[in-house]
Amino acid sequence: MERELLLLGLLRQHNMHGYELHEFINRDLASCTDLKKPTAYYLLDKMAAKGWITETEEQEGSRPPRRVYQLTAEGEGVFQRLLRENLAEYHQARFAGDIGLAFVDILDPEEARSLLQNRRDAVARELALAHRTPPHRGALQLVVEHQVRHLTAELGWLDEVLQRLSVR
Amino acid sequence: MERELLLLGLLRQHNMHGYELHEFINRDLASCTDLKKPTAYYLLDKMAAKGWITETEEQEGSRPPRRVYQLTAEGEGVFQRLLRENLAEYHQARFAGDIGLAFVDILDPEEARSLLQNRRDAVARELALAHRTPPHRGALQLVVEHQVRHLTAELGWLDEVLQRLSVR
DNA sequence: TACTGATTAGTCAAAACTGACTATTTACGG
DNA sequence: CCGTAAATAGTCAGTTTTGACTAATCAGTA
Repeated sequence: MERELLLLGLLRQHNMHGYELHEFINRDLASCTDLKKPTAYYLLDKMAAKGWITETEEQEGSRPPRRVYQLTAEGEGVFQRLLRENLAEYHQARFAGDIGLAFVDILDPEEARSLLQNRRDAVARELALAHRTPPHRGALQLVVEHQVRHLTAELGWLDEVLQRLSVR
Repeated sequence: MERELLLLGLLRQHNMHGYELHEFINRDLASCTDLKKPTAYYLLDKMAAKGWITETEEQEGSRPPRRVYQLTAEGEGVFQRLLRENLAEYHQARFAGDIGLAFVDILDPEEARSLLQNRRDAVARELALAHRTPPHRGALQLVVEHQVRHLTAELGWLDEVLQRLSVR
């Protein structure tokens, strides 16, 4: 339900159309979730069917009409509930990179070191990028800071693993 | 392709049937990935169709026959390639909990604190559990240690956020 | 003004994933 | 040795997600 929470939360700020929602999420919230365009429309349709939001065709200038979504009172209630649930729960993170790690011992340490060095550099680049992100308004800043925390931990972890691979 | 990598890596150690794979993954590797039973069979069938593994009906005692999967030479090649790709890349983690955080400022700080305290406690429990996990053989131990690192960072982060919510 | 490439807006068929179910076998107390 | 619960092994129908497409408009430029 995180994606629903996100869409409802954005529509709460002001009415938007599907493409706009998708753009915002992939520009400013790429670190929390990825939401492909067809998925966004799929979820919006489903939420409209449940009565959480309404769809309205809207014409603007000579542009082709587009569907603008608006939160209903019921949607607001659902948002409030989902927000509290999300904040109170711990959502276990899955690390796709761990699957490689689980088999790293079948490679010779030299090659493993070289491959993981590559991963380390990618993390460092990501961290530099996150540091350079201009401060966001309101609580979005928290999300950026969380990302920085996580990337820092990741970097420290990879450095330790690399250390161990060199020693042996 | 992480799930494929995982299944190939396990089949590399010894031939297994689908249920066995699923059991192992959900017992020992729940922190890396979750793989529902139907998904496991789906992926196994797909990999068999591609020639990465073979399926063999096998009878054991009076038990109903079951499909045992075995890595092919081609599958071994794919495994080697996927392993190197996985180790060299950084796989961005998505944190579902960040979506709640992004809207935390619409609640009053008192309630936000109380909800996040709940999340904090869940993380602490998870961390205690990870610490109590008996050491695994080989590189699986790395995965457990990574999990501990991540949970520790998460706990520190939540404590800081809680701190900030109390001060204001 | 005609052409090109980028941006906006959305669709569709196919792929991936899962909850809920079936069916057999084993373990075990009474 | 019977009944019941747990473990084993897998299937199926439905939901969710996505890559690849369409099609209109806009911005710049030659």
